[in-house]
Amino acid sequence: MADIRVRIAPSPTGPLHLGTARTALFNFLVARHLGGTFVLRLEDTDVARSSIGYEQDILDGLHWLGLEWDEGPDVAGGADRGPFGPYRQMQRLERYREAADRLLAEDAAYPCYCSPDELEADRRAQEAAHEAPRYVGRCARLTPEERAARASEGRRPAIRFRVGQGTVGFEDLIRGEVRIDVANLGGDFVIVRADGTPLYHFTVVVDDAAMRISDVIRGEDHLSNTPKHILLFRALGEPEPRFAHLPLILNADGTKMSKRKSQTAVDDYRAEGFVPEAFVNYLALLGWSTGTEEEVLSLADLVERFDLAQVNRGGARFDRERLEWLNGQWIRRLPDDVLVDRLMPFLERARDAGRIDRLPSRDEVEAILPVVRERLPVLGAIVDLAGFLWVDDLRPDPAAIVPRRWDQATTAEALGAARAVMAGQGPVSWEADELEPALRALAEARGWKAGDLFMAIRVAITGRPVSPPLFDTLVALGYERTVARVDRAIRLLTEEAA
RNA sequence: GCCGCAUUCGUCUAGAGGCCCAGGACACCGCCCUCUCAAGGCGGAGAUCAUCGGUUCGAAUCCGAUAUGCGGUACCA
Repeated sequence: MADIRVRIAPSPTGPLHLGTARTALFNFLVARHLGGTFVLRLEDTDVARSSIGYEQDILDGLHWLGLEWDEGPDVAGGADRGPFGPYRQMQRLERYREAADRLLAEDAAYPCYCSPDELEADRRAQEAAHEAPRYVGRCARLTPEERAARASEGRRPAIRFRVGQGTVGFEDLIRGEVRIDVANLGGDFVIVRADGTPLYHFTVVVDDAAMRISDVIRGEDHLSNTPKHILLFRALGEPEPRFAHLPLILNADGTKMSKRKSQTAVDDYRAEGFVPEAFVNYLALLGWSTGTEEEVLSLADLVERFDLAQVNRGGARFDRERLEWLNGQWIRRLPDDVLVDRLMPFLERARDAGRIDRLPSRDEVEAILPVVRERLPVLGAIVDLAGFLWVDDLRPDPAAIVPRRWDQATTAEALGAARAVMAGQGPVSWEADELEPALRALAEARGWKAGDLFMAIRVAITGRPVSPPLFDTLVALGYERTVARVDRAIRLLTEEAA
């Protein structure tokens, strides 16, 4: 099994899709686990739908996930790397042409002059007769004269591959033995359009052969087409690779994952603040498991344990809750400086959007990590959780400041008393373990429930009923700003009353 | 329609003939901790292993049929 070569071959016809990312991941894991080579090839022959923007999104996303490849283009529009290039199919057109000519010369393929209308009519007739749709072979046995006659009518031929008869079998690495009768392939299929551009089933085979791919690892949606590929490998005189068909990722309702029912773009998850460690971890566990009870695994851990033989065969539904849980696990595990790196872009965006007035320094962010990190299901949650620290003009809703069991007057009075205690502490003793006993003592002395007092202060200084632990919050805000906010809250409450 | 693939708690899964009247995780419910929210700890509920039939002393595990789901069936990828 030496010289393992695997590949991911996305089409730049949309943003990086979850399913593509998962297929890329499994290929990557196989390559790294076995010491093989991971190739990236862009299948951009659908010119109308392909774009450089999508190419960029796909390459960026794969880099973000850490799935580095050994051959292929590194950046959108950039040069590619590796001995089997080019790695964009539109730059390989001559090779397909050449391969098609060879098949034509050997009569393994033939020109087909059928018009779309004729094909459509055939299909209708078959449907009416309850037969399986298939190419009827009208052009399969044309004499050179007949071909010339059609060509002179101005008809431009597509090229069809002769599927012949018999049965094609292969040993799928995940599913085991699969056999399909060639009769069920739908007849001779088109490999080159009338306009000369090659079709997917043809280009994959030509390229997988040219790039010496040893193991084709892809989604189950390609399983039924694999016999076509095998026939093509044989006709081209190329060795057949091994095949492995991964179970599909499904929508929550069990149907094939779609943009309509699920969030499928990898970049959307990134924008919410999912970390790549968690994303990769989650994707790896969708359809595969180590066989142990380990769940939180790094890319390196995954590489070490991965084995295609343990991949499941049934499709797996995408479960966002579980992804979020893993994301929390990973956020809790990231080193401080790394977490700060990950958080800063979210804070910059919040500042640009006017949700906070000032961008905190890295040190400021690092300082609050101990109290915020286990409260972040996604990185983006930092703004709701701690944004009050970087807002200049906080205006809490007076009604929200009043605890459930209190009225406005009590709240204003309590805040005034708390303010006095805070002033008593002063900026020099502004420590959590000094503030807490002092404020608890106040509550007890006045017969207030500490929780009520704390909640009033919390909303007064953060504007929200949910925050990191109160005394850490006071310290993070600082003496001056805390007191100013408490004063303002008291003012808001008394004005309201007036 | 035809062909193919699949089927274990709501979800992701463990399980490769006796260790399983089925284990873990997420979600859910309780309790503990607690200034809110989390996190964490402890406990609970939750699967007649799709159904039926067979093989076997013994089946979630092997075989067959059925059902259901999904995929393929393009001059899309």
